Amino acid sequence: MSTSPETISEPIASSYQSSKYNPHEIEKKWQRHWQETKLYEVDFDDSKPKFYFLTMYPYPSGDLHVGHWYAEAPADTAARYKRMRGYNVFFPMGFDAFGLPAENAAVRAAKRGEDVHPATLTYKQIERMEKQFAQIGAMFDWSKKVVTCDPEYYKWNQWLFLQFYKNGLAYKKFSPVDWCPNCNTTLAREQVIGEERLCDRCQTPVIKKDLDQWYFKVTHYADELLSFEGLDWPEKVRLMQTNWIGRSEGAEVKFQTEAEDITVFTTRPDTLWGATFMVLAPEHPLVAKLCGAEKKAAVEAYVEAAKRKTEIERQAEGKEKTGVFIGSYAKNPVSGEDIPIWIADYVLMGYGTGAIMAVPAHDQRDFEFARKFDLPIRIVIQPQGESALDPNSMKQAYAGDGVMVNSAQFNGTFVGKEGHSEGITKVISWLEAEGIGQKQVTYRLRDWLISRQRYWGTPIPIIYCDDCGAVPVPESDLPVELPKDVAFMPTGESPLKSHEAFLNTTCPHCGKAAKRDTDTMDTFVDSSWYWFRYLSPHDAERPFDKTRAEKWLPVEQYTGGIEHAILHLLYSRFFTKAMRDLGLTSISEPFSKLRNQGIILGEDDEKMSKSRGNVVNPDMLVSEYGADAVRSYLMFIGPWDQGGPWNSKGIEGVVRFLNRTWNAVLEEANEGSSSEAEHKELRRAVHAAIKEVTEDLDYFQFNTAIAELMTLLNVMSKLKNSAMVQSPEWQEAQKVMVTLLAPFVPHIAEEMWSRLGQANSVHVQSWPSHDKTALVRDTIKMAVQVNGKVRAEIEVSAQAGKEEILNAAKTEANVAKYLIDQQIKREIVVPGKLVNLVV
RNA sequence: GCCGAGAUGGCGGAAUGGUAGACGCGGUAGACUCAAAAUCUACUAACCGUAAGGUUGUGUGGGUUCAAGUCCCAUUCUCGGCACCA
Repeated sequence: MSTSPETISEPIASSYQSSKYNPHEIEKKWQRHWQETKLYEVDFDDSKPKFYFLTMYPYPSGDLHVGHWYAEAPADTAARYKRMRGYNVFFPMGFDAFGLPAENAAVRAAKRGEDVHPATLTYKQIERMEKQFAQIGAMFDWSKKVVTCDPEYYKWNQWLFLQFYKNGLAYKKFSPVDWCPNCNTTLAREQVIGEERLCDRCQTPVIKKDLDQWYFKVTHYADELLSFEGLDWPEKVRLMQTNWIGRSEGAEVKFQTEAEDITVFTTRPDTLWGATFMVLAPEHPLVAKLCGAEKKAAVEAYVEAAKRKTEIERQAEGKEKTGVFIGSYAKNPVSGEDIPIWIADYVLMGYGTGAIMAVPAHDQRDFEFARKFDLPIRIVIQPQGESALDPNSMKQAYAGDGVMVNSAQFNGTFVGKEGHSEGITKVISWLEAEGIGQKQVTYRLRDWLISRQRYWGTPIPIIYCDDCGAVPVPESDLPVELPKDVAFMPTGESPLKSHEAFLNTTCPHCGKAAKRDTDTMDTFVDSSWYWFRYLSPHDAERPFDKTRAEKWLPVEQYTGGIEHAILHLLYSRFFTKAMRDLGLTSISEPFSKLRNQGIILGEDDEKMSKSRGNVVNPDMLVSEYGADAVRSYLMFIGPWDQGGPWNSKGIEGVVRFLNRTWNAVLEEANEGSSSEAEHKELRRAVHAAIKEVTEDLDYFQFNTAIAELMTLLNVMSKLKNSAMVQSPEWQEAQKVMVTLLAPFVPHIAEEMWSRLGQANSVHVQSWPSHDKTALVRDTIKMAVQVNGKVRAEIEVSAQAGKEEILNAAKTEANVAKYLIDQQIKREIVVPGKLVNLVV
């Protein structure tokens, strides 16, 4: 459901009958005031310590949902807190504006016979979303806004592409790639999700196609990307990236054939003597060369079938091994034996060398294949202290520890897990000495396929000339602009392919007629360096201001959804390292500290999405309760990094809290008197709140911070009366309460600050620090346990010694009755906490 | 299968090895009101008890400790990531 921006903030009067204030008036008033006073515009040359606080920019979908608020409101709170702590905080926002949804909307319009350009739609949505963002009350510095579909931005995507190309970090390759038939484009490996291999955007199973595509050489940094040294990132993200990169140590070994040698990668070179056949991936280049004449038909049929099969179809076969003998043999380099060469689709061209030595006795997949096609199984590792393995009766491969057998001079060598065992190291050294093989490290990570066969993205700045080949567009000709006058095909095919004026150009080398690349870049390219551009978003000469970048980068604090753990965050790290190697920056890592918010689910426990119809629209909530209430409720709902289901019930509690706070801080008090002890109690509560809220904000624990503020309010409400409000303790409590609230509920806090007669904005006040002496109590309540069970609570003086405490504990009536006729064996006194008497 | 996180009242969730359930939602009773809403006050883990108090309780089974939601061992389930990766 959508609401027009004009009606967004209209109050619903009935909800505020009991309130002394109208949140909508307050929000409008202060938002206007902050804008006029340019409260959020950063001065990059300010002498205060700088703090770059980045939050993931969104795709302009037109409407914000509570997921956006869940991401931005706590980030804003943390940014405001940093500013009150004395930092010069830069908190920018922009839009990740290229991408399929806008283009698909244009295609759908074309099907209806209408003409809607993605740019028109995108800028309209940006405008609408900016208005909605304003409601949050976030301190975004909109003067540094970046919109990636703007030629002033994507020009620098193209420029960076050219620098990568010149330095061998971008290259073109013809190979089998993942293709989404619904999105009509290729995808990066990272964008193919799960066992079913679905497109991460539309959940359609991908298919394989052989295409000539552009890649960024992420694998060049595989090792460096494994190091997170000096980074304060969630363990979860580091593990996900580490697993994704997938480093394996082993050896490459050469097997001779009648034609060329076949190189295999193995993590178990110690099992080389047990290799009884070889398997190549169906796409392996040597398949055609080694194929025996009489096997040709069968092999070609298998290769064709493998190419056509989707992952779903493979699944349907139940992972049953399939394969074909290609009619030739290779020589096992250690046993000298001739072993048959097969092809099978369980060997993947994209990993290792696309060829394996099969050791059926010690690898489950090879075992299944050998059993199915009746190939020999030879034991070369015998487990210690168990009955010996028998190739004829074994039901599965043995991959455990053991002693090498049937392995010539290595017989008797121990082989254990982890690849650090004696056997593996010895075998590798020997292979190297004999020239048969060598130590090798392989990664699961693959280069980033960035070509997309779509219109709404950055054009790849390459021209194809019949004589000169692929020629980069000269930097002076950038940007290669997307033509506006395009006709969208109902098929979804990129209109660039048929746009003659765009397509036809001349070769920058020889001047002959030539064609442009019609592919555009993956939109993840846009987001891989945008935080550089925020520093000088309109610079026409350079991608970013280098001097400023040296001062302001890396980003101190980045926040974003956990769903970016591999895609965006890995690409961004790669870009930073590549840019460093090109001399563009001196940093190696983009984000020093990372915090991820969890995913907010709909009330039905499902991920919020338009198609499920469980999207919660914050406009409605803001109309009813005000932005401050919505912000703080989202922070109070639970631990931020955990996410969880949305429940609209609980917001009432936060609304009540804000109303009660208003009354406690600003309204007149009832008649009453106050004691010295009560003044002390109030001061203690105030300083305890400062301490707890500060610690919680340092750790991004917004829910407990708000709980702490509620506790302070409860104490204030309880103690408030006409006598109390005259005291300096009360006045301190008022000021501290409003100051601590400011990052969470910026509008209400500002209004209360002003009504308290305080000068300036509450948002430029410095954060209070707590007085330790205020936390000390005169008397302490201590639990008394007998044999670990709590029997009573005693109140003793804070100065009481051990003897005094024990005495008080033992004479307490309910404790004494458990001590009758008992011998006390042990007395434990934990100062300030409890006493445990063991009888 | 591999890697990781988690399991606490009716619900969301708190708890540096030291009184489990902070804070909030919901619920019950009362005050105010002609009445309702809002607000305020009290109670609210379960079971027994008029009460004082007692027993049991942090997925399950063991262990360490004066003391365990927290530490150790085993186990079940849930969620997230990866997956025919050689």
